[in-house]
Amino acid sequence: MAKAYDPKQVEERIYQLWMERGFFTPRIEPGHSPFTIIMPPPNVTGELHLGHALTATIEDIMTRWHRMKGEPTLWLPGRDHASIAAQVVLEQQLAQEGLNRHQLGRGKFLERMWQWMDTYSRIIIEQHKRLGASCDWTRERFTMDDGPSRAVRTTFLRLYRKGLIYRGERIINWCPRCATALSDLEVEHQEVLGHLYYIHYPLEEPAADRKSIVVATTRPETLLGDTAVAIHPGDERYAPLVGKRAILPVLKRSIPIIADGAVEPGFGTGAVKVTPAHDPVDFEIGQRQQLPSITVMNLDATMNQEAGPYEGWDRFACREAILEDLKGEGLLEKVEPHHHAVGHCVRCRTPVEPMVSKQWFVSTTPLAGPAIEAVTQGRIRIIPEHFVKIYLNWMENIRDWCISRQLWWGHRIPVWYCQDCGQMTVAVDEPGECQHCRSPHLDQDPDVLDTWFSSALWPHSTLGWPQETEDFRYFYPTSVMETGYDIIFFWVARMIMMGLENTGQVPFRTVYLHGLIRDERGDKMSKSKGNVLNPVTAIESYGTDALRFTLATGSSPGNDMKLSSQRLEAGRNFANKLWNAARFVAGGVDTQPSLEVETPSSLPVEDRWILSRLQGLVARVDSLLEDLQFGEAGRQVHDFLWGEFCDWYIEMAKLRLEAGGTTPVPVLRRVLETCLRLLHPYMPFITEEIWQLVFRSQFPYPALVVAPFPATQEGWSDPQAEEELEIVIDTVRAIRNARAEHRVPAAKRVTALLFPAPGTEAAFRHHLPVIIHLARLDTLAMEALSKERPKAALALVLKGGEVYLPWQELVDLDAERRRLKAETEGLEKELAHLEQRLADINFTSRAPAHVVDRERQQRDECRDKLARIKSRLSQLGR
RNA sequence: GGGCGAUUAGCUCAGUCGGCUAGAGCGUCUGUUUUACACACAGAAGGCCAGAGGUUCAAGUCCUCUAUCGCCCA
Repeated sequence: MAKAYDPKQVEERIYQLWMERGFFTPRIEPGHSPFTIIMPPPNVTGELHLGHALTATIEDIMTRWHRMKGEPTLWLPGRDHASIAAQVVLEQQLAQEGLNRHQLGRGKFLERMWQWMDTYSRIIIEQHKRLGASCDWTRERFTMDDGPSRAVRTTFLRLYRKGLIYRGERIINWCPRCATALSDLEVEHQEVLGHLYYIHYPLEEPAADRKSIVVATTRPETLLGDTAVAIHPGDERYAPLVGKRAILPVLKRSIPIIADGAVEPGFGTGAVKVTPAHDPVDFEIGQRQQLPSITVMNLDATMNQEAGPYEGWDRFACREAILEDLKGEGLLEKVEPHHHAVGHCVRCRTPVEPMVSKQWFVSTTPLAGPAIEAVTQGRIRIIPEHFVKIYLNWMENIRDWCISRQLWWGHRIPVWYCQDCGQMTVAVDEPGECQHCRSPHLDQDPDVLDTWFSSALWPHSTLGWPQETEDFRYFYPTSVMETGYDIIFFWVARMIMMGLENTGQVPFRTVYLHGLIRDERGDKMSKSKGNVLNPVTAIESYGTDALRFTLATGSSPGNDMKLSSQRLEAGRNFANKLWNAARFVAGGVDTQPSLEVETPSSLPVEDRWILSRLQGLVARVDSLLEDLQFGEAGRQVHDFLWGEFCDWYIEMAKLRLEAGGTTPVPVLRRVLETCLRLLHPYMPFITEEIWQLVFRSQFPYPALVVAPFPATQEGWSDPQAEEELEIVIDTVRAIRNARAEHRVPAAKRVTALLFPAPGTEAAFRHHLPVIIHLARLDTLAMEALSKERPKAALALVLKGGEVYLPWQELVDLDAERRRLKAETEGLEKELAHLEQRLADINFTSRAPAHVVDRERQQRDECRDKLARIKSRLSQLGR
């Protein structure tokens, strides 16, 4: 084994081994309930980033753990076509070639799109393999595969027939750059500093005291589409004007002054312009008041013929021009700076234009009811819990979902329009004729569906739905949906709605939401900021296991994580530590390959101690994993392996090995082997490599990946051994501490005297050589407690006894008195605190017995120590 | 405007039924080629757990308010 662990020599080979043996493909075992995760499929837009690495790590931890527990385990990987995102990136590439998609035409464009998809699919799959993902590649799916596509069309038809999908003219979010409708979720609101413009609308019948009504607006260019002026019904300032008419500036159109409850009297002047075609609130006012709706823009956000003199102008240029004209006419009262939220396209950052348009919608309210119930009734559990509120809040205020996109890349809407009778035919398979007039002259709707429509079906469409396949029957509902909290609405919420609607069952039982990965400054990683760390780069520098361990132990559910190279280094160091522990243990391979640990009672105390600690670790890790506490479980193994096994057990074992014995070998091997299993879900490559090298020949399993996860061994629990070793370790630490304080060179062996406290004599006698070895003593003489203490010595008063270090030349008795005094003061404070608590009848009667016992025990220890330190002080005089 | 989260050591963070003198990694300081590991070992320093009030025998943990930062929704 090499001196340092080199992941490059290991990872590819090990992954190959797993793949060849088909370990990742589950066997369907009726009667055994499976563990299933459907991977949230990454977009084929580009390469994986560290967020995907976190997703893959957590899902792989769960997958490998359940597999090792012997459950039929399926982790189904996939890719998402990401309709709009992918189309945007390809269009950008085309633009660099001086082309646009219209020049290419739909067919050629889609050809390029598929090529793009192919390229990035390969990269994504390769990246997942490098991350060690143990997913079942035989079941890999792409959202536009035949199966999932059929599920999309089937769902569309079913919902259409139930009246839950409809086509209608509604106000939608339009991205002028992408030239498509967007759903509400694809619009990001950004606070911008704009202006509030106060504009006079002259009254048709001016009175002496009032010639106009002043409205406030942030978007003066839309006044061209105004069809009313509105005030709040209770607003007395304007009450006399309701029912009168005003003259629209510029176009000189006569529009009514109306009252509507949606108007906020406190905003601006309390009077607003109403533009039903270009504002969601105004749209609703327009519906209520039966106002006409005038669209004044083209789809590219230039003004159309309704804009009169501004036809052809860009929307923002038009704004400036109109303001000039208003000024000229004396109709611009004033301009105030104003903060407001402007919607931007989440994909291309262009300000979104609210626009009335004919689109396809999902009627969501009927779907939301069951989705709310599934969570409130606990059939779906969300972790961390506070997202339940966020989920419910969104679900309870849900609005209809615009699902048609004026894009080419995606699932084509399964609707055909008849050229002859004008009616629609909705079907799963392309119809040969119109359902209504049997005409063969049909045109398919040119639009595609929102990507997230197919995502919503993913947990069941990947398993074969709408067919009752064996996979669907066996693996659905799935166990866990694990993803970032940023897409709880895109994914999770809609999957729950559609899963329940299509299958009558929840799509998954648990939702686990992780946080976002940020750079060391806390900024979200993004390509435009140039702070994206590619997981493969991290793997090249630190190894996959280091990356995975760092991600898993450094994050907690729902919380963001800052990832720095320093943290990755710590992960790498841990991998190397494990490697070297294995090198040490492997030294015993030839002499004693046996792993069989005899009945613990016959073993030396330190063996019983480490096995007892190991047993506790196994119990804790198992229950933490059960509880999805991956960070804590990983840290527990780390701390045990490094802080107990390496720092203490191995160091103690060396003594016996150097003396030529082999007795610790089975225990060394057993503990290491168990740790490998515990750690395998986190660090699959290094654990498998060590296992293959050191342990393979002793087990009936071909690989660690399919070895059983450790089970607790109650018989190994040994509180007495733990207590004994605690005393030993405490003693060694105290001596080391004194050495360092007094600058005793590490190589120098020193003398010590030991006065064991009552009851600890046997324990100390057992461990004298160990203490001598670890504290680097030459002798450690055991003395009777009654014997007088040497005066010119440092005194270490410990729980298990007293240690005297008669280092004549180093001992400064004044300093020693001061040190002991300080120690006394600390103990006195603590003792007072403990005594006060124990004197409180409320405490002793109400606190649980084990808490009270512990306090009593501590008080006794404290008293005892204090007495001994005081007696030493009086011996030293003054 | 509505909601959610964060605030713990110099830095990054754990701390999930309230119960040891609050932990880790990194960084800092001191020492070490102790034959698994300098990607290491030994030791040390460093915290009024954002602030104020409350509940409780007991609060970093539960409740209320305040401050600062961040996110989501409208």
